[in-house]
Amino acid sequence: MEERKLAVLRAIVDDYVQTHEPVGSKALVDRHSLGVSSATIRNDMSALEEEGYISAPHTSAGRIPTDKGYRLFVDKLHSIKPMSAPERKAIHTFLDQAVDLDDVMNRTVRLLSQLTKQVALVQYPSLGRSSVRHIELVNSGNSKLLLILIADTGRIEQRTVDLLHSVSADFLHDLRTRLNVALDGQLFTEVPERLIGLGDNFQPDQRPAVNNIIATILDAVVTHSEERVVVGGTSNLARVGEDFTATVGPVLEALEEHVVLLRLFGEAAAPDALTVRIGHENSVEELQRASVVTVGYGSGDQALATIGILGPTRMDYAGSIGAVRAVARYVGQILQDK
Amino acid sequence: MEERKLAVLRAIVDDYVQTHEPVGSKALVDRHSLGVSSATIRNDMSALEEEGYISAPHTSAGRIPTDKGYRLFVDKLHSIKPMSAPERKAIHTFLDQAVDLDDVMNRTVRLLSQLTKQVALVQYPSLGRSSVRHIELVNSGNSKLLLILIADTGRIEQRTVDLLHSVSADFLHDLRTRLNVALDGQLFTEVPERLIGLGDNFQPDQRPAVNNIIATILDAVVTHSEERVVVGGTSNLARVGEDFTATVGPVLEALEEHVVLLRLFGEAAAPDALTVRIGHENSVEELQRASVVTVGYGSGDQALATIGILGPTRMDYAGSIGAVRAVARYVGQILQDK
DNA sequence: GACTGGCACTCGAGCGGGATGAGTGCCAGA
DNA sequence: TCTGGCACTCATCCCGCTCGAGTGCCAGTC
Repeated sequence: MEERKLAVLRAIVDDYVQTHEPVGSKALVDRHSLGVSSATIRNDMSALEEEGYISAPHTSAGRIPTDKGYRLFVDKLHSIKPMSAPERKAIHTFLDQAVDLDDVMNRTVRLLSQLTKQVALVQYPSLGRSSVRHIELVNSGNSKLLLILIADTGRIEQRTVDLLHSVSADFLHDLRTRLNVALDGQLFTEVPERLIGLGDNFQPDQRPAVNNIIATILDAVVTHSEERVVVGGTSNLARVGEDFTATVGPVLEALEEHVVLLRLFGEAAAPDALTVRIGHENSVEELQRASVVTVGYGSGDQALATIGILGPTRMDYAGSIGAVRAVARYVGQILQDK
Repeated sequence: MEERKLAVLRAIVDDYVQTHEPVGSKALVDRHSLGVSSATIRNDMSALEEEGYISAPHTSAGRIPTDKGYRLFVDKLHSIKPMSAPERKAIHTFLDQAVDLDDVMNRTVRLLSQLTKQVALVQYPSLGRSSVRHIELVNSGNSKLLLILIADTGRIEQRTVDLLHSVSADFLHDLRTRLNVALDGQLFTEVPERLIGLGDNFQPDQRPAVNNIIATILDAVVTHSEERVVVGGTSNLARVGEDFTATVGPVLEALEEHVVLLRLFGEAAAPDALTVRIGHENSVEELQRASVVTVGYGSGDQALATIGILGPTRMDYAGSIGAVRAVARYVGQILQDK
């Protein structure tokens, strides 16, 4: 495609993101140094409309980018806005004050939403990609047991196990030791395998209790609450105004369905690469007027989970991408230190 | 105040809550069996307006209740809508499926928002009113320690302690035992007292590590994240429409400031009694067009924390109060079982 | 062939005015 | 004390109008 047509598209996106109003040929030549007259721009715009990159809401209005237009813009035309040094420092300082994993996640979501002025989405480190740091059994009276699984990311899963009859402290101690020997440092995905045959070390009358506990561990590791998401900055949705306002209800609903969000994260193709999904590219129906920017974060080379932001398709992609990238990098670092 | 005037106010509130439109004298006599003509009602309405219980948005419109009107309605005129037996069963079943405290809180917030169609607010059991069930120290390598505090409500606090140099397993075992002997079963408020002099049992070269750990415990118990709140059902805010829509942004912002919410909860006078704050009765400026219904929940006789809902002043108070009460009771029960 | 200035055309936004009707306040009478 | 009747107010709706931003096209120029 010709150079100038691309420049025109870029200018349209820039202006529209800033003003939130359809942009006409005259305004374009006024605000940008395109070196040609508005009539020429009109021809280019006509062509761009023909090809589906922009569209006119009605005859006598300017043009706005289509999802396809934004896509081209994101792929080819924008330059990522890097964070300034003071900004980076502020991010790091703020996150570094967190006292535990919950705090890190909460601070991250606040940070992201404030930096981008969009809704922020933060996924807890995936158990599936973490290792077991420790497993603890606490007797909580009346034959109940509290089972606590600690991951190397600081994530904690807890379950109550009802053993039906009380057990001795020695037995608990023995079981705790064996469990930790078998599991410490292992990936969570390996846990089921490592637990095979563990019951054989115990007396037959202790087997039911052991099996009950193992079943609960497996349940915690495999079945339930494998993933967890925090959402923040929803008040930014109210700011968008106009047409988007009508859709803010459904969007809020979608955001409350964490299953939906996890699907959103799951769709991000490469685990580590930054992904931008624009409008209808989101399979979630309620979010087809929104764009989502996600990126994996992790300590070291592997992605532990995903964070991202969600906003109207007319968002500041350059700034958002920069912010999401930067925050992801620091979150990864912080988690490594904990 | 005369019987009939009260009946008129009640009818106005009922109608307005249902239709969301100013209600006129004619509509009132049509929809309610008041036994008198519209002209008589008009006189009563005029008097009610004089006294500040209702007001007219403009000359040729009907009347809407003022905050003062709602207050009178809530205090004197409504009858609490009790949950039906199947509803109660459903609540119990749903909450009973929760696997841990986080799950209980998340389910509660979902339940409350769905039952009331309002924003739901759920506070985690207050550490200040819980006891220590167990305290655990886990060595996490490179001289760092993971400190885990478990409350009898299932609430878990974790902290990382950097000991600067590594410590022996024996020392850890010893310290863990002493900590649990000193703290198990104690109220969190008593923890600082119980830790006094604990360091004296250790060798001088171990004292810095012990003091470091004790300081972290105190920090966790006293200073930080004493309280925690979950918010859900914000999509219900989008449903209210009209004037409230303009204020949904500020409300969402207020909801994200958990400090604000805790203040809201704190204002509820009696810890166990149900409290309704209507419109300007909320000290939080952004919420002066909203009403908040809160009630304490707890296992047994003492309130552990507060749950509640938030919605427009024109909410279904009878239904909301019933739902909040019922859910609070079941949450208390569930927590007792865990 | 590419670009430009000019011009006719379209159509949404904004404005003013009249009709409509819900709702009120007041008053005389039962 | 209540009621029916009546004049009055005022927001809402609808209509037609103007205005102007923006377009598409065309003939002319470099």
